[in-house]
Amino acid sequence: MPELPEVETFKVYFDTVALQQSILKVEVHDDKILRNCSGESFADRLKGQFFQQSFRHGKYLFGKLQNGHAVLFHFGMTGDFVFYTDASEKPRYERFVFRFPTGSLAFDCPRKFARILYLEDIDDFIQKQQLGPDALLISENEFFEALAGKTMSLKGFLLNQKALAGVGNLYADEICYQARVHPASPVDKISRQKLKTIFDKMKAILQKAVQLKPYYKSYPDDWFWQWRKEGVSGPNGKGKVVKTKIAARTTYYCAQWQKKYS
DNA sequence: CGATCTGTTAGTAG
DNA sequence: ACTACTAACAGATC
Repeated sequence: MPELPEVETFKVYFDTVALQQSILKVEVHDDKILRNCSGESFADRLKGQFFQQSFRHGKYLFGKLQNGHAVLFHFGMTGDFVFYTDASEKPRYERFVFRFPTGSLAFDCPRKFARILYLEDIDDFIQKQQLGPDALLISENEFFEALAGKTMSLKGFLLNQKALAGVGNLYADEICYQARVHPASPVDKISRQKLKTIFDKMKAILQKAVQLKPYYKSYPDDWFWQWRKEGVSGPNGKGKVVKTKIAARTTYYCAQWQKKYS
């Protein structure tokens, strides 16, 4: 699930249930997703602290602690927050849980692709990671700067977190569809005007998704989302939906509708 | 049983 | 340096 809009939704959830709350205890059931410390030291360092603020950058969420350090949450493919007050509500794949006076915030993650890091400095991490500008905040100028000199496919570009942080596989397909560009088009072959359309669509899609809270059923009917199935007849007779692999990811598009630049 | 999956990274090759 | 491709990570689901 977690692309930028989903992570933004997690942030709102996290802020509601976790900020300014004393961390009474952290219980770690599986420390595989803790990438730079053991479960024991993670629990030790957090005990007695509280989260003061949170920040999102792309698909990363940072919980800033009162001591200036931070916990980084990256949700991988299946990470999720679940807050509960009754033990019976404990999620099935709770990898660790924060105990607060008001209840428990679990990190639920069936596949363990999520990564949780204890950071002493958030900016250091972003720099080391070479994360590009957040896709929701990036300006048009920065967008064109990120494109400069690149020859990769449009899809590869949108997914490249070092160029642009936050867009994942589903939203990348949605952007290509709405901008009417074939996802395999090399970015240097796409007209400047079309790139501007791509930028505008990206913004509109992400903003709308954040506003709706990612909950698939509530997305607009004219979005591509529901047609990500091979061979079906695309929206409003836009031709068959093609499934292929671009930038190493499963990609769906409407060949008739989306122009291939080359 | 085999294929697939909303993410990232390391390695390899051109 | 840039780009493209692969495998690996882990487990549920179809």
